[in-house]
Amino acid sequence: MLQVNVIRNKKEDVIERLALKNYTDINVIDHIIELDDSRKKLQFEIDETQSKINASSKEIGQLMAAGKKELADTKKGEVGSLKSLLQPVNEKLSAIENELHDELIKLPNLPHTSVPKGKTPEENEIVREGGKKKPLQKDAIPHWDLAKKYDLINFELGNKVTGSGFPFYKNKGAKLQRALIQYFLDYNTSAGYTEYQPPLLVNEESAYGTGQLPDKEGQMYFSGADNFYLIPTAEVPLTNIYRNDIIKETELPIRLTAYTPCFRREAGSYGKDVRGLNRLHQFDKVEIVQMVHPEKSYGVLEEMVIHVERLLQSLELPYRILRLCGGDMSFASALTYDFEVFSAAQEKWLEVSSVSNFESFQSNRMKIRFKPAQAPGGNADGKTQLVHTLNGSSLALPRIVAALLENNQNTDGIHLPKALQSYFGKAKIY
RNA sequence: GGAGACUUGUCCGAGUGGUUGAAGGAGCACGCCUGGAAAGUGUGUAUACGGGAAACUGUAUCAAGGGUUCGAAUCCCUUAGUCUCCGCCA
Repeated sequence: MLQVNVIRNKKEDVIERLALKNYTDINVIDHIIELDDSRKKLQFEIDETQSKINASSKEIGQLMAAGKKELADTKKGEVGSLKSLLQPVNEKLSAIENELHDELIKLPNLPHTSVPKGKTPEENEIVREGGKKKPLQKDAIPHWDLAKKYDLINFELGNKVTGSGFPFYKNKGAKLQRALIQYFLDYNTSAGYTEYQPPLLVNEESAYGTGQLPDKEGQMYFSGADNFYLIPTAEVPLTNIYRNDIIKETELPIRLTAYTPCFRREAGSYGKDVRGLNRLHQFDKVEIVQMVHPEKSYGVLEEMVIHVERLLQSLELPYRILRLCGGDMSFASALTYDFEVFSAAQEKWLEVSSVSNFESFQSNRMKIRFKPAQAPGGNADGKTQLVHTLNGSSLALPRIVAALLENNQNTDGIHLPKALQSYFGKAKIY
């Protein structure tokens, strides 16, 4: 959620940048400012009246103590009429506050100045590519066939027990999952991220905090008896840890990591894109989240990109990094880098990570703030301000598995990258 | 799941209708003291939204929401959470 003051003070800039995200409803901007104006006016009016009421109430107390009951009763009458005056103004104020909030929540985050123009994924900017595409054997097969050949994943069983998009991993397939999770978490914690194991169901407030609600409830599984949502990503519980908190500046940056299954309804996707592991309703992911000082967030974003890039390099997979164009970015993001790996048998690039800086868009919703450290030799100077939040996947498992299987297939089995061998316990799957 | 007790500031803790944003203590920050430190001592130490050039100032907030009252941290209702006992259970 954007801050009203930003909209007020940099109106032209805001309009220009919203256009990059294909948001062109300028009237909303003006409407927001108008609403904020009347909000202030009404607030002032109410404060004034309330102040009078409070003063009179004190007087009444003193009059009663002095035994001047008649005077007190007169005062009571005065206060009563002030109060009846106040009531409709109060109602008006809360109506306006609600409307203001509803308008603000519709605005997407402002894209960073480095975000390329564009509307479709084709207009994303390729930042760099890495890793080597190795030539495959002649009879190379896609991962869903490899999964069957080596008895790693059973998709049909998932259909039977739950539905499509809920596979069973089995034997070495299950172990590979476990190895990847363990490896990713170790990699993150040794880089200074604190490991969590969060709840997989969250309440409404949390889903709202990270921006899944109010718009995207259709994408989440919902447990109606308790009003809980199954998390679509660990970002939701992790970021919400600090909802409504004021953090000491000395505690920043806060770095969190967690492995969780992720649940996505993904209504409306079909065809060959969803074949095998390409798109699932339940999948495993290791996530990283940071909360940082606003001035440092873009430096941290680059660090996170390098962090994920090195992880991909250690898996010896061909990858590329994209800077998303305005039209392809998520609602809440100010700058996003996507990571894709090349899955050789499908000859497709698959997204395996998305690293974003949300600036204060989420923290404003969630009221995650920090208190500046006291300046030496003086009192606290700076005001409490919003932190910047960032997150990224490191990494989403299914497509990594797809690429590992396809790219590393050989006549004698699937060769695993060195980094993974000690976790998996063997050098190959056969 | 049943019964009861409880929920106050960074923490501990007082407060059961009238200058209580909230005693007291601890912590923390800054200063004094000291050769330096400890001890001692002084001052300061919540958040949000307003007004004001500023100094400063208004309003709201004692789990959350609502109600009673001229006035609520204090009384009532609802919800959430914590603890104790019982039941159940991986």
